[in-house]
Amino acid sequence: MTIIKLGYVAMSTQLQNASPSQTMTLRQFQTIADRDAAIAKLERIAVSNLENCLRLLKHNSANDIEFFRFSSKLIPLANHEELDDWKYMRALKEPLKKIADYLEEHKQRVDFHPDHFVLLNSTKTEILNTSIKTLAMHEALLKGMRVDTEHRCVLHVGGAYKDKEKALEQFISNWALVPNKIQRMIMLENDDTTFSLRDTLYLCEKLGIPLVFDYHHHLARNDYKEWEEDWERVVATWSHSALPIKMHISSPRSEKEYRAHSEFIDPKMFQAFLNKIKGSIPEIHCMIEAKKKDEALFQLAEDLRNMEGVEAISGAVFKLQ
DNA sequence: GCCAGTCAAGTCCCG
DNA sequence: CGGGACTTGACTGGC
Repeated sequence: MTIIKLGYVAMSTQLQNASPSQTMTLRQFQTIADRDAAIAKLERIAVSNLENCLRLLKHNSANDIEFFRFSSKLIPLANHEELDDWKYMRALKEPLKKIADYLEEHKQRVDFHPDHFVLLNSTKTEILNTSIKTLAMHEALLKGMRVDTEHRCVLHVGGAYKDKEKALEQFISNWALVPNKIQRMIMLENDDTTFSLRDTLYLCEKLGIPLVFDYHHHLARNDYKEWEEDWERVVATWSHSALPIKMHISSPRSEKEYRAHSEFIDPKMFQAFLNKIKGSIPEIHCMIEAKKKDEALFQLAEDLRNMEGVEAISGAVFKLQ
């Protein structure tokens, strides 16, 4: 028996005016003559984003959703060098505390997927440092929410830099430069072009990092299709984590645009995956990466209710026989 | 009100 | 070596 929990990403198609990613560009910031006023505006946006996160968490609880990825665009310009002196966390204490209080009463697994320019395998010190700085911002947010920071940020391995093997080794040597408290937040995900499931496993096993399996990314690759023989290795990377194994699910937009994400999840594709992993683990959390966000989750939940061998425990939690 | 273009960040590909 | 694509949601400016 395997418990399946469904989650979705960042925003809701159902909740109106609840964007957690409102923003301000550098140009906008610079056109405001009074710098303090401009910073105050940035803070208002960030506070509003966090308030919308709380609304989203309440929406989740109301719909039995216990798994959610926060937007990584909560604080506009947070790590821009132009705003180096901005102590953005000060203005966010209260809204973060409200999230913390809510999460204490309404358990949800929450995490982040920092944007693709967070690169831990870069050979450029500056890029590595910016990446660590961005991760430190994620850490501060998690702490403000009183969430245990372990295994809360999923990243890709990074760039190939014309030599994939070398780029993998670069990740390992850079890892030693990453502060311990940042290291413990990280999970790694296989990608669809450069680092395959096996490449990512190599790093995860070597460095003790949990691997988030992206089924769609794996299927989008041309080098090899088998993943079943590596599944036990994936599971093993989670053996030291307090959290159940997590994966990403999405479906191709079309045969032609195979790598692009479609609006909804193809239930047949998901069922094929479930059939393979059946009984191998007690629990799995599936992050739905679909254009239609929570609407796609509700649709998949409906499909699961009609699926043979699957039993609904609640609106977004299921039991696989 | 709608549509096109722009926006912090990096990498990769093409000419 | 330089420029555009990639990908994403939010937002602005032009109509």
